[in-house]
Formats: sequence, structure tokens, C-alpha cells
Amino acid sequence: MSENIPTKNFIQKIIDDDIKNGQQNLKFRFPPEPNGYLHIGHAKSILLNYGLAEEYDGSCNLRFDDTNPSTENQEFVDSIKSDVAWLGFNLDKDPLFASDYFEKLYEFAHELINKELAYVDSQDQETIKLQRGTLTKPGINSPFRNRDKETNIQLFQQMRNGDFNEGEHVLRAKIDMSSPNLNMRDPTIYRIRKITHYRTGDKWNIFPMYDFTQCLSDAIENVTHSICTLEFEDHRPLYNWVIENIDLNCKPKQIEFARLDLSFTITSKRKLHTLVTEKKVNGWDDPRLPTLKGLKKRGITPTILERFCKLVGVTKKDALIDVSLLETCARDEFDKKAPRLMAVLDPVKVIIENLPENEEISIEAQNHPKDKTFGTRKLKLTKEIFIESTDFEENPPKKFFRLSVGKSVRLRYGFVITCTRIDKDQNGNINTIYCNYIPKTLNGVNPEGQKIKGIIHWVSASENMKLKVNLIDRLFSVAEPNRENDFLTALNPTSLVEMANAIGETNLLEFVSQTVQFERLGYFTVENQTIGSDCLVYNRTITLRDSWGKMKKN
RNA sequence: UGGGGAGUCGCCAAGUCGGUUAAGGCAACGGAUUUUGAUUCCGUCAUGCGUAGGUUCGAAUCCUACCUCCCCAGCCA
Repeated sequence: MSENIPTKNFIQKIIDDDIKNGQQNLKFRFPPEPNGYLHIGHAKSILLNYGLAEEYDGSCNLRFDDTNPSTENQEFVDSIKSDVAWLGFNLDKDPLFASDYFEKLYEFAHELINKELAYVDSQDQETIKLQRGTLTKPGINSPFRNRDKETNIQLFQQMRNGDFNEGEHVLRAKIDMSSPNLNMRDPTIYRIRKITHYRTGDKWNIFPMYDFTQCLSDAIENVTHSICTLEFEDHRPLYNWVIENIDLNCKPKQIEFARLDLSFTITSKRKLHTLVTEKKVNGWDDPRLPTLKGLKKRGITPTILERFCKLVGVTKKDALIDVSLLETCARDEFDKKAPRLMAVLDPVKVIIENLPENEEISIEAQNHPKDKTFGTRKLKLTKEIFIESTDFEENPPKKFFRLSVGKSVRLRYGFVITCTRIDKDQNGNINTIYCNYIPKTLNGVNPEGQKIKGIIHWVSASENMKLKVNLIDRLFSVAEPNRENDFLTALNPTSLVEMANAIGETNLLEFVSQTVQFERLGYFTVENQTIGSDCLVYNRTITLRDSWGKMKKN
């Protein structure tokens, strides 16, 4: 994939303008709520914010937006921290927490009450909802809207003290119940929650709402550009209202961009949760998932993600990105970086009849076809070998360049063999394929008078190791599982195929720490915890392009 | 329906104070090279910019109207 012309996205243009107008010390932030695992959509946001910080010589905070004690916990904090670190950010910095600002936020709320811009409403949730009006009908004022300052301060203090039950009172901003923007109809900014917060414990009985917390946390941190997704666009007037009405020396600018949506997968927190809890996948780090943990386990690297996000771009248009772009980015990276080795996923035995029993042909194979710095490795070509079952056909279709009776193929890095006959068991399955090798065809030399087009991979029957290989494919079989009535019915039944009888060349042992290419099959990554065990487990990170497979389909 | 956004090739995305043949990538399709049917290379791929009018010598870019899609009525974020 060649480099495209770097043009600035709309956010960079806004920032350029701000700088032209004298702004300096740029600061950004990535503000996840610790109530779930990060996925590829978050990666876009992280890369955007930290990328902007680097580009403009500014900085970026990782701040946990933890104002809802009922859904948040430390486990999510830890996993998010490790994911951000995996992407290469916030490495030697401690993360920040909105919950550390609770005291300040409380004071800011006071400021609003003092300015008569906030009041305690003592109606129940249902009543408040009814008074809010609808999309087309304006809301009506709460009877408590004009409570005097002193009562409000007293009540708010009591809310904090825990004198009331959940739902008895809320603190509301006094804005405009007839605003066409629902967010401006006296939004709740504090509610009572008598739940233990994973960080502040039982210290607080009241918790600030997002709209009050986000903007003020940004201001406290001197964030200059607060970048969020499109659904917060109509919260911006409220964001600005809070910033304007509280005495601050920082006025962050909120900018919204379109979140990343990928075809053939799902990024909704709720749906990911369903997949995990209903055991449709094996945990949050299942390699079929678009979670960062899953992507990592599958073998996708931060640099692939970085390249991918760069190509995707940043706009305000709801876009569905084709997974093939991610796949191409992965292939691009691994084509350059992955050593080539051989493994056979579904082995069939081949006996080379004209090769003496104990003869071992020693072969020095390139670890990378285009890059000598990868070095070479030794391979032993023996009388008995295994080849891929799909590389033999009894009734070969047209243009089948592989093995069939009477046909010849080259063994990768080895000589040319010709199939003489096959041996089947009583069920008709092929037991053994018998071949003869053609002498003097090593090192790519063609046999007299013919050109061998087919080259197949193989593994020696006497020198190999057992492998378990997970063939990972797209999780869904439709491009937009979100559009299905029940997204679970769109799951791809073959998204995970376990090849339990796979074998590989023993040289694989030297390359367990990196993604390798199994020649002609794809790129595969070892599951870390199986290193050192008697059977390595590999996940297929991505297939190679397969023009033959495509041709067969058509 | 009120408000807020967005509409440029199958998927993304440049281009926007109007001016050569509307970048680039992905996908697709041809072809060349190839000890991976991989990689690489070369070629094809929008008389068209949501639609309809208008302004203009000239419009994706300006004006008008309309259409479609997304978001908002949590004491979630």
C-alpha cells in the first residue's frame, strides 16, 4: 500500500487556527469510563489524542471518567491502563481520575448555586421526566426552580452528608426549560448514590453527572482541546455553559468526530458484553473480538492499528470501514516483518519411494524471500513427509497447480516430486500419497523439458512438532451485524476452526516471540501461555491473499 | 415532528474565499514477474460530487428548495 498524500484533517485545521490566534501549550485527553474493555474504536481516539499531542508538542492525559459507582471498577481501570500502554502511551505517567476532583467539583456546584444558576429539585425522577417536555414540546419549570440560595445550599450539603435517600433530591442547572436542545432543559448535575465507589469508598453520597464533570475536569487539567465523539455534539452548548458560568482560567474547546465502525464486527459495549457473558466467544481477549486484548492475542500490533487509523482518517461522517483495510495493514506489516516457516495444518503422508530409507537431504532455507537479514535455517527432507490435504486432488479442477496422480510439484526449497499412486482406507480417505522425486531439481532447477508451476509446503515426518492452530476468521458473516434484528444470528459459525493435528518444522521454536508466516497459509501468532508447553497453540492473525481460492469460488 | 450533525466511485477520503482531464488508499477486474497461486510491478475503475432549480463565461465548490441517513426526551457516559 503506497503512502497517500498527507492532508490535515478538520481537527488539525481547527488547531492550526487556534495556534494562529495565539494559543499555546496544547493539551488533550483520553477519558474512558472504567466500565468495560477498550476496543479498536477507542484505539482510534487514543491514537488521535496522543498523536495530536505529539504533533503539536503538547501533552495528553489518560483520565478515568469515574462518576458512576454502579458500573465502574478497578479491574477495568487496570485493563484500560495496560491497553493504553500497549499502544505506547502514558507509559511513565500515572493516570488521572475524575473522582480525584470530587471535592473541587462540589465547590464548583456551590458556585453555581451561589450564582443562582443551580437548584435542588425535590421531585421524583418520573415527575422530572414528565416536565422535561418532548422533542417538539417545551418543558415546564420545576416548582423548586426558584428556591432561595440558602435552602439550596443547605439541601445540597445534606445531600452530601447522606441525610437523604437516593432519588429524593437532585441538583439541577438552571438554564432553560423551553430550549429546543433537551440537554439545556435544566439538566441534572448531581444525584444521590449510596453505593461504594471503587476509589472513594463511602466518602461520597452524591456523584456529579457527565455533563458537569467532563468539562470541569478538562478545565482543571488545562485541556485545550477536548475531543469526543459525535453523539456529544448537542452537549456542547451545555459544556460551554458550565465553563462560562464558573470562574475558571481555562476554556477548553470541545470538538466532535465520528467514531470508528468496522464491518463484520461489533463495537457496542453492550453487545460485546453479551458475546462474552453468553459464551459466544472465549472471554474479552478472544482473538475474534475487536477488543484491544483480543486484537493483541490475535497478533495484531499497535503499529498496524496506527497505520490503519491513519488511513481511515478523521471526519464527522458516520462511516463503516471495510475490515479489508485492517487486513491489508496487517499483511503489509507482516510481509516485511514476519519470518517464513512451514507448518501443515491438516497433514497427509507422502512417501517418496525412490528416496532411500535413511537418506536426509539437508536444505538451507531462506527465512524471508526478500530480506537476507532474516538469515536461513536448516530443513531435513526425508523419505516420509507430510503435506497439506488440500494440496492433493484426486480429480483436479482446471488450473490446479498442485498434486494429483501423474502430476508434479516442487516441495518448497526442495526437489520436484511426481505422484505415482495413492492408498486409501476402507472409508475412501487418503492414507498415503506415493511419489518419486526427480533428481537434480534442487535449488529451483526445473526437470528437463518442463516448467513446474506448483510449489507446496511440507514438513518432515521424522522431524517435526505437534501444533494446535486456531483458524480465526471474521466473527460475523454479514457486513453490518448491527443492522440485524438479532445480531447473534449473524455470527459466523466458522469464525474459529481448531486444527488439532497440525504439525510444524521444529525451527518454529526459535521464533515463538514473533508473528511468523506459515508459508502459503498466512501469518500466525503463538498464544503466549503455551510457550514452553509440549504443544504450542497458534492463532491465525491473517490469511495470505488467496487468488486461487477466489478463482475457485467464481 | 423541535434541535444538532452528515451526504464526493462498492468502502474510506482529498478537494470548499468558483477556473486545467474530481487526489490517494481499500475493494474489484485485467496483465507481467515470482522456488509462497504470497510479495512486487503495470494497467482498468466518478462527463460525475444526495436531488431539482438558479447565479456565472465557468460550480463538487455560491444561492434556493427538497430528499436521505445519524444523534438527542438517563438521577448513563
